Amino acid sequence: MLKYQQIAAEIEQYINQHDLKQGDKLPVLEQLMSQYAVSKSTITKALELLERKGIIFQLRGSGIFVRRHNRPGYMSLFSTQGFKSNLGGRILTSDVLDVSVTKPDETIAANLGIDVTDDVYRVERVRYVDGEVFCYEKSYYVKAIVPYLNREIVADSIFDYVQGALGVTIGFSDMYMQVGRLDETEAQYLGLKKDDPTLRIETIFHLTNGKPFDYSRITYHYEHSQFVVQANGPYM
Amino acid sequence: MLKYQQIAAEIEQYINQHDLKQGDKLPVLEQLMSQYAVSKSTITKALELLERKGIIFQLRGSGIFVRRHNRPGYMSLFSTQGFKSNLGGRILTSDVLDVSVTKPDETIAANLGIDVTDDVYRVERVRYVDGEVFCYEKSYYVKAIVPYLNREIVADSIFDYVQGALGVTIGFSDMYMQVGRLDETEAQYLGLKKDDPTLRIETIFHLTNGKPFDYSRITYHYEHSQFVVQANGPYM
DNA sequence: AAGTATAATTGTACCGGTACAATTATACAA
DNA sequence: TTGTATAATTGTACCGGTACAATTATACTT
Repeated sequence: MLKYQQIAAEIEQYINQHDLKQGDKLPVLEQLMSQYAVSKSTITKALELLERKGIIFQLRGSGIFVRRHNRPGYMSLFSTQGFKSNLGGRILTSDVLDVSVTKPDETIAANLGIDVTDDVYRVERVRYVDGEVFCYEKSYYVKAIVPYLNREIVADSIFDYVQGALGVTIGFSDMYMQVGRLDETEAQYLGLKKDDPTLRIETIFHLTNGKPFDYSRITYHYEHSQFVVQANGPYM
Repeated sequence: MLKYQQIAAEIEQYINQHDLKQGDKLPVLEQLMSQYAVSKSTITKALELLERKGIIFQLRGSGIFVRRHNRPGYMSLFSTQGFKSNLGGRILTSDVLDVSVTKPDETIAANLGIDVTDDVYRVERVRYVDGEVFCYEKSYYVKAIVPYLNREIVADSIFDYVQGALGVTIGFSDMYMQVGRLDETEAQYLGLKKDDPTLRIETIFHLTNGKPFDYSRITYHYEHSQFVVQANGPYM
């Protein structure tokens, strides 16, 4: 692990352990420098990371302060990691409906930047948070990148597996969101009624080299899902 | 304007003018350095900014590449700026329903970190994109920070005014999203029916010093609004 | 008390450098 | 052709430094 990531993780941990609140002041840059025995630029990078994660904000001439939103139960939309990392203590489980190798239709192929003759893994799941239906998901993985999946892997975290066992690293993702009404199938899986409201999110996950490897469509249970986005900026 | 912001803006402009596509390669770091006659770290900062904005991605050993999502009509959720900056060519208009000074209720006061006896500006609008109803908005501004508003300002961009005339700079924002059903009032303003689906977003905008100055509740027309979020990471 | 100039504090912009890891290109062998 | 070692390319981590702008504290006035 890189120095600046390590330091960021430690500072984050410090904030959590001491239960610091919005506005609480952290040690000044110079102290952090000597405390972690690294140069200014390394500390700066660590802090910048925390700033992007919405954990601190910095004010020149004044100091480094804790930033914290105060609504538990809201899930962060930035978990490129999937949800697992994202729910403090709550338990995530899955019903695996399907894991199979197929050919993508044109839309899926286009989103994954592959050909309709290429193989993809199709994964279908219903996911639960603390036993409550959370979402219904259909995902497609490029088989050339993710050569093997099974029900055990899929029941747990696919992302952990992909990054761990396969040594593949996720780079960035594009998420497209819109609100609509449930169809029959979705309603059934979510335990709701047809035409009930829902949030649909399509996400294309890319590797660090820019190649898409996962296209997923998630339909959320509107009563059991709420999200938080902590934005910085204006950037310029 | 800072050097690295200026350079980032120019590179972004270059990408747009030459209509570069996903995966197109930009000049290498060293060339950018000499091209803009700045040090490596300045270019790096500019590129990092563009990376966060989802405009490029960098691959070590390989180069700097254009990143582009290919769905026009999706609005980015990161416009801390408000929407204005965010719609390429489309026209944003507003019906101003109310601009007045009042006292906040407890929820609003809590979200703004003020007392219920403090004054706030209350702004109520229906907003249109290219003539189509887009959202219904109720916003509350801390009067101590935004001492004056009128219908003209509110009909245009409040954020432009606040940052321009008032010289106040926006630091960061927390957005809370959830899906639900429209009530009578909302339905009327949006030209929909009661109980139709909707996305509701509450946002708390903070100044750079961490003080909240705007709390807004926006109810979106589910057929006329769709959003894109371009995420980077995993950060660590 | 209340304002006002002055100084100390503190993060940010920017420079220039070394070392290195990941990628890609090249040369060579099987 | 196909694979494999080797070299060149290229971005990232990290160091250490100077200058400066925004904030906050201090001392001084009125």
